[in-house]
Amino acid sequence: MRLASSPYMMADESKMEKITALCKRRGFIFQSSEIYGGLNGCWDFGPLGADLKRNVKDHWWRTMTQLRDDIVGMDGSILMNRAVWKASGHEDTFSDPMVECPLTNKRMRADQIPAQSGTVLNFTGAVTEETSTEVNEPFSVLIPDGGSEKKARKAATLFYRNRLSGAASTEKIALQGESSETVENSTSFNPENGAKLGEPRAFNLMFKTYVGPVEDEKNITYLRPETAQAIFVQFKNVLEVSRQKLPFGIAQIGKAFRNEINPRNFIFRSREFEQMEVEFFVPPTDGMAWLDKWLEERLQWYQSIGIPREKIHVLDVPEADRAHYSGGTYDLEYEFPFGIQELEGIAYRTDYDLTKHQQASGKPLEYFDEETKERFIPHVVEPSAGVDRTVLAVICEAYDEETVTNEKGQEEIRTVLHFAPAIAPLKVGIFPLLKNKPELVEKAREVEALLRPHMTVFYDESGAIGRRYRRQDEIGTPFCLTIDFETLEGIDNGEGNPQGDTNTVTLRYRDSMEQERIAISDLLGKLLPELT
RNA sequence: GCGGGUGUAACUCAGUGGUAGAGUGCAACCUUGCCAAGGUUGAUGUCGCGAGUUCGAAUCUCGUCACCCGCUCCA
Repeated sequence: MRLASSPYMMADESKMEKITALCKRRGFIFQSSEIYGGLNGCWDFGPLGADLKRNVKDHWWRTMTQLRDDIVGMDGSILMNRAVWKASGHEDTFSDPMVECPLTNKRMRADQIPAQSGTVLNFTGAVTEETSTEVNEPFSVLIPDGGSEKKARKAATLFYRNRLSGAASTEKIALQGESSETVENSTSFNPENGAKLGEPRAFNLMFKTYVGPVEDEKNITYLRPETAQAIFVQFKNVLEVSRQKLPFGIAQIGKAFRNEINPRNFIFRSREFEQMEVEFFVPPTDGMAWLDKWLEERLQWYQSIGIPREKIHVLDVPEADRAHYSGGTYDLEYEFPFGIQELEGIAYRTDYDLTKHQQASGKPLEYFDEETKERFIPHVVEPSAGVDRTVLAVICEAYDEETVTNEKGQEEIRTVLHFAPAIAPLKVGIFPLLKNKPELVEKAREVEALLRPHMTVFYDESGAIGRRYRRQDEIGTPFCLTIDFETLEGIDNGEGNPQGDTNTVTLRYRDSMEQERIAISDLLGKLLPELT
């Protein structure tokens, strides 16, 4: 996987800071429980953020379910029978004993350390030669059979040097309290540098909870770490009632929870997050073909919410990096300011999940093909997107600082969010040119009442008109309407004799800042098509 | 989790032991005939939180929480 530190994609920290500040200032995203100091890895969506997120989800849902006849929706519960997580493998793979290397601080799965044999050098501490600064901490390092003793001593020296500060850290170091022993087939040593690893500690990535008020071992279950399993365990029910035939899919949007070791990058990696997933069931031989079809489908969808295809990096995940059950995986990655990071994984999960649940539950999860008279467990292609990540990508992509020249000829910065109209939280700002003219205010309220049932609108009469435009720019409202004297009187011919049509307003475009006259009666016909 | 950094108004930040500040924003009023205009007035602070040192702590010490960066992991 490509990382944020890739040389061709340096992180733009200041841009991310500006976006984070704007999100808070304008009410898109707040820290969870902020007045109590927050909660690591949890975020709240404010008024505009909630609408933006809802629009993203609605757009996905409409694309997946309404606009095609081969996908049906469902909405599974967050809590499920613990047996689901045993069968899916999550209870095993999401709660690994991990060990840490004292030399590199790297953490690795305890069960994946290869067994090694050789001679172990134990030290009790070290002392610097000039200032006699002491470090008293045991450290052990393995010299594997056929390995280099010099390398092992170097590792020990490095270990102690890391624990010195100031002038002492540059001095020569003498290792102390040396003893040695031989070990066979030990998994306690880092295969890379021989350092003796720390004690294994349980890292449970699933949130454990108790169903019912009694905290009894047999009542344990977990907040779901992914939404997909709800679909797999309901596969048979949904197939039955929807009267679908293969290939067909089940779509779901919902929360999932992972006790991430280290939440990072604003809402990108959080402990509570939302997924939008389709499990698309296909005949066994069609899996790889559908994987490619879904890649194309999903790229088009991102395009439709304003994330251009060229900003999405498609990573064909090499076999070594894929989940063990995966027959192929594409990662869709976006160029976030903090690096190229995954938005969505499209995985060919083969028949792994349904097979596992069939075995564990003892209930048949097969599909009978009436045409070929074959009975088999369907294979699955899963486009699985992170809602919060998509929202963040949409914000990052939309964020722009333009240099514009004001009426005094000075350059200034215009901050704009270029949201696609379909997902913009507010669609139209409606302003009377002046608020101290009751007839303008009244007319503006009429226009507001006309549009409000059809779209999200925002009425604003405070401050100068330019300020109101800029306020809407900053929250990504694609259109503004201004009710002025021409609306009431028609066009002024310059001699105090207005003529021409009344009941027209100024329609101002966010991206170009251009304006045009439009009849109030034409507004709905003009705006509504722009919003889908 | 480890290492480094940061935490003062809604935002950006100043304030090195002695009465909490600025700019922006926000609200009200006036002004204003289309791109962050001007004027007047006003509101908003657990100085992240908790201990400690001190006559006195935003400031010093310790702990803790959160955020940012690196390692690591994933949707």
